[in-house]
Amino acid sequence: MSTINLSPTARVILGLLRFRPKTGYDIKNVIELSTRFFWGASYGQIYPELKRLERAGLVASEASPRGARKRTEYRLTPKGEEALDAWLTDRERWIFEYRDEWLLRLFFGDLLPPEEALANVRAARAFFTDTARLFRTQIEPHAREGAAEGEQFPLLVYEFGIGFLEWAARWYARAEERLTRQGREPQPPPAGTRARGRR
Amino acid sequence: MSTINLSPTARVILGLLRFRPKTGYDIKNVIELSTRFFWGASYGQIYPELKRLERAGLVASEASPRGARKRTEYRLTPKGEEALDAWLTDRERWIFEYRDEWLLRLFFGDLLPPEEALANVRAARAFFTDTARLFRTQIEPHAREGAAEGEQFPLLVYEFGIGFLEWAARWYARAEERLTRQGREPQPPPAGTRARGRR
DNA sequence: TGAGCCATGTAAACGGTTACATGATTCC
DNA sequence: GGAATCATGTAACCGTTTACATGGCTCA
Repeated sequence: MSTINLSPTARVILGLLRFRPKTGYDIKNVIELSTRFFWGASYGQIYPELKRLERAGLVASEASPRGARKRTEYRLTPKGEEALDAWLTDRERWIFEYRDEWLLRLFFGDLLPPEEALANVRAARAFFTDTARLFRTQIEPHAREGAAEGEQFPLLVYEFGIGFLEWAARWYARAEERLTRQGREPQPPPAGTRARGRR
Repeated sequence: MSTINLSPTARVILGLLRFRPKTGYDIKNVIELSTRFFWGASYGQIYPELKRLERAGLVASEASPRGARKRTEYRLTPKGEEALDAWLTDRERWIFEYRDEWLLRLFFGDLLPPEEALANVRAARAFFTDTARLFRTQIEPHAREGAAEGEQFPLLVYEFGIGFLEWAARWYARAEERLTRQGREPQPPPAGTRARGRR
């Protein structure tokens, strides 16, 4: 029982339900305001997963209509709490995925005329600054609110997120400078190297 | 024709073939030593994609056996070059995905006893320091080699990668400190807040 | 009355990994 | 002779997004 077999989406769902019961719709909304930048989920995942989790006995559903509008709230069962705890303390397995098309375009920068490579760097920088702004306006307020109510970790995670975005924006700014300088003064070949060919 | 419809895997493939013709096997090897941390691909993607690209006229294959061992090398066609250029200079569309289970576990830290949350932080830190080391040993030498031959951008991308990994490792080190300090001295409640509940 | 939100779902398509299979060559 | 590497592929499975569908409620 201590071995975990929670689908990726089940991991967020159980965690979020631990605080209080929620509908699938609620879950989606919370995710959009909190974990979506590092752990997203769509309705196409959430609703089927809730049914699977119920069949497996990790959550229980309860009809809780608002007026005549149907609503189904899910809560953790003891078995669900157990599975959640097992996952939260499992440090043997983890998912870490990073996929970044800006980096891929940058990687092939030698295939482009310098102005085009530079334009890519500028665009990547804009992406990170824009995302950081989005982050500050959309995520930070909720994280702070939670922290004021004694939930400190979501704010900590937010700080990682904004820290990374701003680090990346600074990195691209420096890269831009370097490449611009290089474009002006024909750079000396690095020591111990034969002359470089650029097309 | 300037509108791009390259599958994610096609984007690396075309880029890598631009330097010189390669077999599917070669492509996979190069990826493992360069782009895999931000743009991976498996045989299950590469071989079928090469066939699709050939049918679409973006690459051309040529038998180039080594001794009696069969080999098929692919090279870019003019149409393939065009598609690659169009993609490389398209700054309207991009893929950026970040999925991080360490962050998700950290997010739910309020559900754990402090020692367990701290253990998670330590494990995440170890992950980033280990990955940074891997990076330095596996990727850096190849990136430097390429730079010595006039290909500067892969080294630039490597610097982003190692920079991020080390930034993350430092971030977790600081988080560890903060949480440790907090565990020793019962922290004062933040201003304008009711007493915090921690289970 | 209509826009926007609340609420629940499904089907198709996509992209990817893993596991498996095969066989030649090279090097110790 | 056997291990590692070169080389090519496929089938099954998994997880995810997107698009579509439906309908009630709330408020301007």
